[in-house]
Order: sequence, then structure tokens, then C-alpha cells
Amino acid sequence: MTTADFSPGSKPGTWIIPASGHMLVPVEFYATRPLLETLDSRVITQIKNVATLPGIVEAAVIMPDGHQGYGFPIGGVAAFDQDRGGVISAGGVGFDIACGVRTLLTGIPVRDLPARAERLADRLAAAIPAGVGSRGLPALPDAAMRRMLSGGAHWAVEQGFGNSHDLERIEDGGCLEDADPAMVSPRATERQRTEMGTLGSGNHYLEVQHIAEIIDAKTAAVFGLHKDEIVVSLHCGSRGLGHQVATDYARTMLEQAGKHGLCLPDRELACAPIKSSLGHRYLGAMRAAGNCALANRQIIAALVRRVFNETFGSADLPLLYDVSHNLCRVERHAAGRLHVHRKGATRSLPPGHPRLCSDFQAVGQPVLVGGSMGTSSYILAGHSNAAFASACHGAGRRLSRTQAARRWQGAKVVNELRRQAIIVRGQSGRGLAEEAPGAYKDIDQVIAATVAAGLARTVARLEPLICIKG
DNA sequence: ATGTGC
Repeated sequence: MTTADFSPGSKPGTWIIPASGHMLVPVEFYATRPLLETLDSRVITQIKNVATLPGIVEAAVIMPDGHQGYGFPIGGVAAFDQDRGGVISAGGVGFDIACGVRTLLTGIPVRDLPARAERLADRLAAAIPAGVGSRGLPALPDAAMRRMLSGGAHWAVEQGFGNSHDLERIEDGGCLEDADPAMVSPRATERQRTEMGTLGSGNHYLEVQHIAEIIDAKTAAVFGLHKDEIVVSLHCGSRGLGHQVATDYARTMLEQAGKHGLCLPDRELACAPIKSSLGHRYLGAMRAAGNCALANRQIIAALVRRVFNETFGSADLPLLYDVSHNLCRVERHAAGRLHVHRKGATRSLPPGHPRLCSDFQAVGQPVLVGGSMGTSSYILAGHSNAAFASACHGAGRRLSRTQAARRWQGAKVVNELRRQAIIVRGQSGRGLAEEAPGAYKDIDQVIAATVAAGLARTVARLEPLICIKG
């Protein structure tokens, strides 16, 4: 099974594997030729397996940044019709439920940064707990945990983190409806009790960036992006709680697969019919975990504002947008009402979409695409050609964590970035090695493929100045 | 991604 399986699709930049064997739909991949040629064969196996799941609609999709994941590829999009036996899969959402990115505007010119950069990096590193097992807010009692899991970013605002204007700039208005905290296990709750307001580890980060390039001036103006100004982007998710929810339900879905009459090509693709009790329970727990991620990012944004107030004398950092890239949502598409799994893929709503807040009606939603440590990030805008209204989410790994840790050393990576005038504060040498820029695909290729396939339009390119890594 | 393995 190789990239030779792909043939050019009818749309530019699109590659297809026709349905064969147990596949119910074709596979669709968006890529430049270099990205196509470097696609790992295991990813192709994984997405072909996804195409065999009951009730899948139209195509199993991989974004340009796609790479191997647990069951489903990261960068995978798959939509299911509950009236045609459609399923929901814990592995199809991923372990870090509602992991995502938010970007805050500062209006501060980049020339004001150098004199304060080291101090700002130290203060951010001190204010935002990061790394494995770090602790955040004081332990939350059970009643507060339940309110957090139901309320998402709204709960965080009620607790004094940020303001109600932020909520309009968060997908789903800052709260996933129909969350069911009772479906979250006591173990998952326990793990999260002291982890609210923590960044986490792995590819999670907080970056101070400058707007290096404006590509679409009209849309950039609507988004409030001006060349040579500073923005802050942060990438994190639902921490231990999301991980435990995914673990709990992946196991139960596997145990009950026989009962549901499911024949799984890979045990990591464990799933349940959307219409089953287990399917409903998972969706309730997944949305609760999603609210945990939304609250977490809202808290961290408030911590960032405090640090900027100390450093620049202004805490006025309006939220551009907050996107989740590991989530299953119920959405209406050409094929009807579908459960759209996005795992390492960003929603990309086009101009005029009813779910878009009024600010973005004319231009489409901001699609925030984080690069690897030390490379560009991009801000795109949603476009009507996007498959199931989806676009890429990042650079995408090229090498596994193990391969990267063998090839690089954390201290050397930090020194190399310092030569490029990028300040890095990390928690673990191994973690920094695993996150070396060379372990990731070329973000410019990923963006080129995304734009060529019409998934989104490029608005602005950001370059990192300070990177706080978990 | 993860109190980075059951």
C-alpha cells in the first residue's frame, strides 16, 4: 500500500483512492506532490480503514498535515449519518478532546518587544503552569467541576477569567451544548481537579508572535491584524480529563463492538452507533471534556493578559478567535445532518454561514494554523470549497517522537532557535527534542496545499518571537 | 495527547 494508490481527483490539489474491498466511500487527500510523496503508508492504511466504518458519508478525508494517529489519522475528517448506521469513535476525536488554538491581539508594535523580551518570557513561563503533571487553579470541588464541564468558557468568565466579549470569539459561543458531566468518570474528574489553567506538554505551547506578512488586506482588517504588530497564540486542550474520557470510552467501545454488530478492521477504531446508549454517553462526555478545554484556554488567556499588563501596562488583548481541532460536531451539510469527526483538523466556515458570528459573516471564520516551534504560523479564512467545512490544523509530524528524540537534543534546538532570535522556555529536554522544527512537515507546503484545494484562503503569516513549551 | 506502560 503506497502513495501509488492515489490518483488525481477532479478538483485541483486533490488525490483520490477509489472505494475497494470493505471501503464504503473513497479516500480523499489534499496535498502538493511533495506532501503526497512523503505520506507514510500507515496513514493510508488508517484512512482506508476509516472508509469502512458504517454510515460514513461521501469520503474519508485527510488534510495536508495528516499523519499517523490512534486509529484515525491526525488530520482526518470523517462524517457519519446516524440514520444509516453511522458511528461515533473515541479514536476519531482523539485523546486530547477539543485541543485547539486561540489567538489574542495586542496592538503592540514589534519594535517595543526586544527591550522587554527576556522579562516577558520569564513572566509568561512563571505565570502559565506547563509540563507533565503541572498544577493550575486550586483544587475544584465536585460542584464546581460539574459547572465547568457544563459551562465551558462561560464558567471561566463567571470565575473572573476574561470577559463576555471573548465568548463571541470562541467557536460554538464558548460552550458545547448537551454536555453531560455525569458521563465523565470519577477518575477523569479527579485527574483534572488541580489541572485547570495548565498548558500541558507535547506539542502544546504559548507563543508571542509578530505579524510578518499580510496576504489578504481586506480580511486582515476585519480580523484586526496589522503588519508588525504582536499577537499571542496558545495551543492546549482538555489535559488529563480529556485523556481519561478518551481512554475510558475507547475501551468500552471495543468491549461493546460485538454487541453492536461492528466488525473493526483495527481495534483502535473502536466506535459505537450514534443511536446507541454508549454513543449518546460518549457524546455527552466528549462535550463535557470539550468544555473543559474551552475553560482551560479561557483561563490561560486571562493569565497572559495579566502578564502583559505587568509588562506593557495594558491588559487589552482582545480575542481574535478560539478553534478546537479535535471534536465531533453535529452539522448540516449537502448530505444532510451529519456527525463530523475532526481529528487534527480545523473547522473552516465560509462567508455567510449561519453558525458564524456577525463579525465574520463577510469573510469567513478565522482558521488558526499553528506551525512547529520556530517556524511560521498562519491565519486563514474559511472557504466554501472546504470538505465538510474543514481545513488543516498545523504543520503535521514528519518524524515520530522517538525518531526526533534520537536525532536532536533539546539544548541544541533551543540554541539554534536563539540564533534566529527566538526565545524558548521549555520544561523538558526530551520534549524540546521531540518538538524540533525538523520533526515537522514544511508548513508553507501544508498551507499551499490547503489553499490550492480551496479549503481556506490565506490572510496573514506570523513569525515566533517567544515560545513557552510544555 | 497522557500522573508519557498494565
